Amino acid sequence: MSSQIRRTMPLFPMGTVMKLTDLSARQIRYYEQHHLITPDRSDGNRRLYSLNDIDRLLEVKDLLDQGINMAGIKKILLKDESQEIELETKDSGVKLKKEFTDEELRKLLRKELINAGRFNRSPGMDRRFFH
Amino acid sequence: MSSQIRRTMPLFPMGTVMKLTDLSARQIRYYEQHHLITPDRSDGNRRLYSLNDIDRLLEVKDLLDQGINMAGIKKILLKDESQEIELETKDSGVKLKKEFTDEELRKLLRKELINAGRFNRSPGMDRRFFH
DNA sequence: AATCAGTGTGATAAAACATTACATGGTGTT
DNA sequence: AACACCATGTAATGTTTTATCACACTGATT
Repeated sequence: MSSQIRRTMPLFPMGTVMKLTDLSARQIRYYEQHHLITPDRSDGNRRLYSLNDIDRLLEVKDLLDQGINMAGIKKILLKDESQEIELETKDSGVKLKKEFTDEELRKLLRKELINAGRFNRSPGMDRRFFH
Repeated sequence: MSSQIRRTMPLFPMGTVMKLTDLSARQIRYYEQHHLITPDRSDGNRRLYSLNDIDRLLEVKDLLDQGINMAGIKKILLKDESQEIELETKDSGVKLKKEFTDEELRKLLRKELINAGRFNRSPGMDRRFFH
């Protein structure tokens, strides 16, 4: 049985993952930057994705297609890993972590609600109901 | 379920297959030259192996470890695909196909028998029983 | 208008791979 | 013993793929 392939084994290169997920390299790296996936690396620093990574990317894609933004997706997919938000730091990269404040939470949820049905909706009834 | 990964999908690059099978690139390409596997190619001519390819390579490796040579392995693994042998052609490469002749078959089978138990055998009883 | 989020694109460097040719250690053959 | 062959190693060279970084763009938010 294929030498016991585990769902966490680093197996696939970028190109394969792009085709399997129909995402661009840019997108995939961007989602990694936001810790939605943490692919392994080869000795030569090339990303190697696991089956789990691919599943996760497909989840991300699905949520994006539903109009949910990064913040929401993170909230949904990283709900175990001690909820936190990232802040851009001057030394480049997304790193700082902090608990959600009440205001942030409210803001985020409002955004999610607004965006949730943003697609496939009739052009008449718009977001003027929210603000 | 990982976007319906089929056992025939071209997914893995050489490096991954090397690690999964513990074979060298040279070996893997050599077995391909002998039609034991026929990996797909990327747009840029890079080999892409499927789960089936990996299984096949592991079978090959197993048979080799048992002391069976290429000819025997081909006979075993390609038994459906209309048995044939290859002859080196001057224009390089293994290509010509031809039905086994009786002599060839006898010779091959003799070799297989001799080699089959070549390893893990007591150094006393040797191939002097065959010739 | 200015900002921000998500993604595209281009430049550059390095890693991984393909191909080819030659070398080598066993095994079998003459 | 000398030779031939099989399966594999290795080196040279060229191409493909990926990494990183920087900047641009579009649509939505403020």
